[in-house]
Amino acid sequence: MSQLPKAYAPRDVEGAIYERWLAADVFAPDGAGSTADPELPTFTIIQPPPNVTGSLHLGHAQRTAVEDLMIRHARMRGHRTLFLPGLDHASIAAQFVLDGILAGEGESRLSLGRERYLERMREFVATTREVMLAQQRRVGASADWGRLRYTMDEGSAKAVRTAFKRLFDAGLAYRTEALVNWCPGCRTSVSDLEVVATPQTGTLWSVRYHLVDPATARPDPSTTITIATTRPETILGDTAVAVHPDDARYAALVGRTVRIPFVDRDVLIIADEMVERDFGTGAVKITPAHDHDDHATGLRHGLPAPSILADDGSIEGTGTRYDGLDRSEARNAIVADLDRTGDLVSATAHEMVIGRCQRSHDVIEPRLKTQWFIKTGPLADRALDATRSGRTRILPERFEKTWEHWLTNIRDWNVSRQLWWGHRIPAWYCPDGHVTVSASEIGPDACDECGRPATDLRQDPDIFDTWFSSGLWPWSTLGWPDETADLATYYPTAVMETGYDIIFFWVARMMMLGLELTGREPFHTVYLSGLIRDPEGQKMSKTKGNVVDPLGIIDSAGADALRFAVIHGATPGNDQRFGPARLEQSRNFANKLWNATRFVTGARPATIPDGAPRLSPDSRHMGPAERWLLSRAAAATEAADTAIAGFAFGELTRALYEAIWSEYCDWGLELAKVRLADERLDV
RNA sequence: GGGCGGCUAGCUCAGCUGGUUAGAGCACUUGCUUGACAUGCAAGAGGUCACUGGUUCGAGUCCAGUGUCGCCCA
Repeated sequence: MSQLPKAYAPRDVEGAIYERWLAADVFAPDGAGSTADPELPTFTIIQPPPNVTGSLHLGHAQRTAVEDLMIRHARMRGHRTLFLPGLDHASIAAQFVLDGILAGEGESRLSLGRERYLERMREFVATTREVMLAQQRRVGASADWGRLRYTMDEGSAKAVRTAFKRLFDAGLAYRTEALVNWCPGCRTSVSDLEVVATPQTGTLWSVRYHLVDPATARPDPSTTITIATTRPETILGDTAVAVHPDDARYAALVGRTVRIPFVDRDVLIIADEMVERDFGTGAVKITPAHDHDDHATGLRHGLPAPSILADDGSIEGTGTRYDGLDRSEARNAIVADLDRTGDLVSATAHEMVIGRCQRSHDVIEPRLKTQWFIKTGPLADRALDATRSGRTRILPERFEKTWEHWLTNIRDWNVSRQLWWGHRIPAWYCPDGHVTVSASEIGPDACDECGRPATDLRQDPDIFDTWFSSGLWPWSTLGWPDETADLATYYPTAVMETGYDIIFFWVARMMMLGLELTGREPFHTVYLSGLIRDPEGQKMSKTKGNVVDPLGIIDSAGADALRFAVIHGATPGNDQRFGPARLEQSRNFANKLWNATRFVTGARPATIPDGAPRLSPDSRHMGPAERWLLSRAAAATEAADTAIAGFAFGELTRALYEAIWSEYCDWGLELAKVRLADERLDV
């Protein structure tokens, strides 16, 4: 009988097979072992770079499996096939992780300072990087490791500087003071996408403001207006009280002056249609520096916008005793003080939605900051045209609706981050306020406007949103802005496979920036995978402790079982639950293949040496059973090709499972046993 | 408030452009220590395809609405 072990032990064979592939140099499209036909179109997938913040999870393994499936299929069909792997420096996410580690050591980002912090970060990602690359190889990714890229390597840095410079020159990158989303925990602004609207029960307070007597210019406690607010601490930044112009209750008060408590600022009662008459008392306080609606109102009425919050979320610059208190402490103190003076009218429970930081879950504070923005309108129009024209298609198709909706309602993209780990914004400011943007590695020689020497210029201390560098990924990885052979050969790419949860963060940005910077759609097809959930349907997360390590599965069941399991039963764009039952089926299938091989090698006549090339079956020796088997094999091959062409990978695995198990093994091999027993002819 | 998705066998899910007795894995029942595999083999039971109405010769599949769970956007 065969010398093969009775049960498939993937651990005994997988490593050696992968090493053999590497030695044969068959992954790179131009590798020594490549058998690609240069006449056929190239097939490129740039891997979505996982964050170098720890280790790969099951979702990564699933993505890699799907990408590698497409890659291997194209490669087998003779296409020059590039699977370019990479890693993402993950700016804010990496800082969040490192800050946690530092906190455990009694250190912090601030205690280390910028240089030592960055040094520490480089050490951290140097270790996680190796772990993650080793994981990818264990999963069996047939990636071109010689072309490995990183969003913080010099090539990416050059691409970032060049992209920003071109956007600036085209008027698509601009610097302005605007209300940004400030996270006091992360001490940076974040984009609109990183603010998570969170419903919660808050409090609606009604507060009496005293009108100022025109005769005496003093507040008159007998004439008041009661405003409603969910944020009493921002009273310190009020510069108006607003009512609806058609609200008869307050018509007589419009134009009068009220005194803001604590700061003793006299402000006008204004009429503005933004006020909802049904909300609270129908009168609201206006804090232009810390609320989006109020900011717009302030602009309409020419109101000042004093800031009252520091970077850490404490009260600052109000000249009151609240300065230095955290925003929540200040709120409590102010409510207590209003209660004491008798100006707190009521406090009622109130269902509201507040914005929280996607990363730290801190309550986001709108603050006025001068920062860099990308003008998205013109870019979004081109991105929409790409999908509407069909030059790029999104699968599953239903996501084109969310794509349309987001891009047609897009707001400008705040790309400034007050973080340290990332690409520094290549903008320099001269003492006269001129702005110079340079794509040069060493910065500008002089101010673009007044010619002051570089020594007089100060570089912007901020870095880019991490999605700015990853937004250049499909072409920066191929050498852009240089006109490299790789860029000419492999761009635009064939498929962008990623999770539907980052369609806006990433896919839309790549599309917008790609069209602007390269003039072409960066990919022909966007394939959106679903998320992997635990057996109860819960999202996997470290805090829940339900994260599955792909390496554990590979150790026990093998990479093939893992890959089959995450592809089998999955539908594009739909989440899937992953549990032991699904894995067991796949492990058994791998074992089935192993044993079918065992049977065939054991039953094969000794006259055929191991490793001899397979010969085409001789039709003279074929009976109806063999002919049937061959016809089924042909049908299965066709079904597999059709499924892959249609991105129906779940259908693919079903077809293979059925063909191999139910037809080849259950019928084909059983019939062969009968014939072998008859000893009438060889297999 | 707007949009999207799920609701199909006890459980987890497939069912593409509507077409013969609705499928798989797990679980279950019955029988198998058959020399590839008990990570197995054979046989079997199990579904008014959420609900209501409509289009059609024909609907799990299309249309309208309802319920319910979930996600996204505001």
